[in-house]
Amino acid sequence: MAEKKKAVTEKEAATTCACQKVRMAARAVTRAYDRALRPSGLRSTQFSILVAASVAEGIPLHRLAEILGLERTSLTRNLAAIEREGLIQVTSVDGRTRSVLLTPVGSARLKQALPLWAQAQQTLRARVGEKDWPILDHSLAKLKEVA
Amino acid sequence: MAEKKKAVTEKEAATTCACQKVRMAARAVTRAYDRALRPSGLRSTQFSILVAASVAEGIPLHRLAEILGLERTSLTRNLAAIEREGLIQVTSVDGRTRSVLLTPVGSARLKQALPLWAQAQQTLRARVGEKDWPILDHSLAKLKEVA
DNA sequence: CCCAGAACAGTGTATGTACACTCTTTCATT
DNA sequence: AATGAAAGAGTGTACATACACTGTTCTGGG
Repeated sequence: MAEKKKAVTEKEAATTCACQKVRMAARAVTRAYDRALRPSGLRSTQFSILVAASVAEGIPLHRLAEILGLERTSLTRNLAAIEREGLIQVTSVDGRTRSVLLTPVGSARLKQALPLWAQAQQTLRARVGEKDWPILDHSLAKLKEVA
Repeated sequence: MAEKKKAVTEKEAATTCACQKVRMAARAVTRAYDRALRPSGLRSTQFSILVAASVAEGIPLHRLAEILGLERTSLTRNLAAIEREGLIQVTSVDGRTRSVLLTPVGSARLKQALPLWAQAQQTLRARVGEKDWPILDHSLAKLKEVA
């Protein structure tokens, strides 16, 4: 006996959509971190890229994109802006493989940004609460893993 | 006695940054929902806007932006594309206040998209697991609230 | 009635994101 | 060595996001 499937309603989508929720959260958090990082002249994404490039210097671009959870082609575009500013240099490893190097200017900028980041992170963490923080961390990791 | 504050390291930022994590999760989820919605011709954001406009029809644009957790000016831009496609109509409530109305075409498109959304949502939910799903929901709500 | 300020919305500019497609280089196989 | 597949990366196009700034309309106090 085929059961009648309940039709999905607009209201349900409006109140439960996980995509909407995670995007909304990401926008809010990004606005906060961007504001905090502003004195450094870096946006959240640029900060993330510099940090990753600093920790994993010399790895191929497609690996860096993978680490950052970014489409490879999105990374290419993001790199253009910070390369224009002289913070990084994209160099050829071999004829087809390229990788990111931090310039001294980029390193200095990152050093300047780190305390600003720490402040934003600490503020958010305090507001989320020590109890919920690791739960949040786990939730986001899970989401990324299964999506 | 002033304690020496430990300097923040690149490594710490790389592994713990909540902004990076929530953005990464949002990108992954968005890619999945966009893929699922593709047959409808709607992107995740457009779907969210249509859903919200359908549920809260007639409210001022700045209120709609607030509901969606979007900057008002971002909403303006997002509306342009779906208005161009004839899915909505932005109408004047009074000289300065405007609001969104779904066109019949927009309503039909939304009806077509709803089952696709439900499928994506259900798939994600199954992968996250019934136990973690409400926790995730709470985490994202909290994040948005405090950021 | 007038007008100053608040409320509401749009633009200019810049960055972020991704898919489809293309280009070049490497590498394994013959 | 020739070559075709696979690997690595860039471009074209379109949409998403937000801040700073601008323009317009309403509204209350005089």
